Amino acid sequence: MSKKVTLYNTLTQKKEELVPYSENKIKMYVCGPTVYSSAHLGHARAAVTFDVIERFLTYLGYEVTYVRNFTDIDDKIIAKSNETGIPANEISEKYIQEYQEDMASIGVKPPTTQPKVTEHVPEIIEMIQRIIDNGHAYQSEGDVFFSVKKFNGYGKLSKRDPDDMMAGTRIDINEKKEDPLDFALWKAAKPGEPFWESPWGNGRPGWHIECSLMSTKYLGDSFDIHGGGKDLIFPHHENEIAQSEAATGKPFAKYWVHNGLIQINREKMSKSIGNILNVNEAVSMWSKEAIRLFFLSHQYLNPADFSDTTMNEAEAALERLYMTLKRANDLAETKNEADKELESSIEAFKESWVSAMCDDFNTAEALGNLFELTRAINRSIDSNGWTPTLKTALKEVDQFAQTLGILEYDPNEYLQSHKLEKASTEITEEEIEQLIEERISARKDKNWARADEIRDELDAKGIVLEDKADNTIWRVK
RNA sequence: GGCGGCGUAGCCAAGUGGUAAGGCAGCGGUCUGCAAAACCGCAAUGCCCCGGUUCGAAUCCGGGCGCCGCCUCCA
Repeated sequence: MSKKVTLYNTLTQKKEELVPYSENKIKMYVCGPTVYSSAHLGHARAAVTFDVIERFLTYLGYEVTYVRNFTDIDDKIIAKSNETGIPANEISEKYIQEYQEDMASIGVKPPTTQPKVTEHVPEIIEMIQRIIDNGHAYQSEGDVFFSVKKFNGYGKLSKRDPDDMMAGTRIDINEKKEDPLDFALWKAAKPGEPFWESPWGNGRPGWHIECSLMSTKYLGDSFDIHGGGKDLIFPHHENEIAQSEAATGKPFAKYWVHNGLIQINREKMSKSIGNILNVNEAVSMWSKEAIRLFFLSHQYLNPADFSDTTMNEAEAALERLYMTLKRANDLAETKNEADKELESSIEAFKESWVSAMCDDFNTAEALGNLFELTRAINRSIDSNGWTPTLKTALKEVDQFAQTLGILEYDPNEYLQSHKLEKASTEITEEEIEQLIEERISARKDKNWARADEIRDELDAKGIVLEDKADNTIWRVK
């Protein structure tokens, strides 16, 4: 790779250069959802963050293997099954389907592999057995627990000292555990619960072990990047490290990447506050690209506050980009000469967006570069109209936009049809065109009063007109 | 109590030692029948406060104040 990528590693608490185990190849594992409810904006942010990381590393020429799992058997799924009477596997299937659709609706590309826990139980059992054999876990009645004290280095990710964790914390007292910090690798099934047979009796995998198995199975004992939301650092990722390293004896993931959490109107998004915003609700209110742009205009490590205001700003910013694309697309090709000034803006842009992305995937900074190029493009159109350089600029914009997964619509389609669908206005495209025709003849007759009246009428319905030299175009406000 | 993070213009948000990107909103100008869009210009003499290090700090160190996350299920 000609470009060096640096990324913040939670494990070392430093920004480090990305040096993969195998040159030109990146193995990345990201924790997917536990499928017991609809995907919310938090899932969306994580998915978009790693989607863009995957796209960018691929752009740089890496061959990326990206695994994101589904945890489809778990206490919460069972609880939901008990509440509703619907079998656990039907619940998880339903939400897996929904998750796939929701992620597709915000332009998240499917990972290379999306393994499910329930399809890996025999291998999980083998892994647990290995951990027991290595002396890091023990059986207690029908359960198997990981022995935290026996794992040297427990706490290295979340910077916790097991000795400090004992005192005062609200750790569940469980008679079956040798130590309150120990956590379950295998849980005995209660009557009526789904189960798999194991050497320790009927039961199911505990939370955490599934990720240890699936990551190492698909990516190897030691792999490059492990990601997820910041809330997973403890206990989930801490436990994953302990189990995996206890099983394999090798270092687990090299770089730990954690995205910041979403807030809604400056509050934590949580069930108790009742402010969880699901992806499908958000998509019905804002365009999918505005949602992506909202995420990407924050550095992924930082929290992001979702609100009407911040989303409307994202919509406005997106619109500015589409307006420029539309201006450019509407020009007919001519034999004009290259635009030197624009040429240098393109060079500057290319250099700066890639550097920004190489610096811990700083999409916010890279977007700033895009807006600078946008201004340069507009300037060029103002003074030179169509030039071959303009074509080059659009190609470069597209390259970057593809990396972020935005600007995939045709500009006209976005500014008209797409927004018309979202708007509450009842006017149709035909009616708009008709009024524009009428206004054009009024303007020919210099009947300004009627022309302005039509414009006001449309404006009241959320349609904005722009008079060009030889025609009038419209868009939704 | 322990660990981690944050505080940059009216709002959002980059910037981790070299003299404050970008977006939204606002103001002035060019263009326009008038608009809109676009462009040009203006807008933080300063980056929560107080000290310190340095030729130089939003950036490093110390001390405050305020906000938040995790420590229990969570992307």
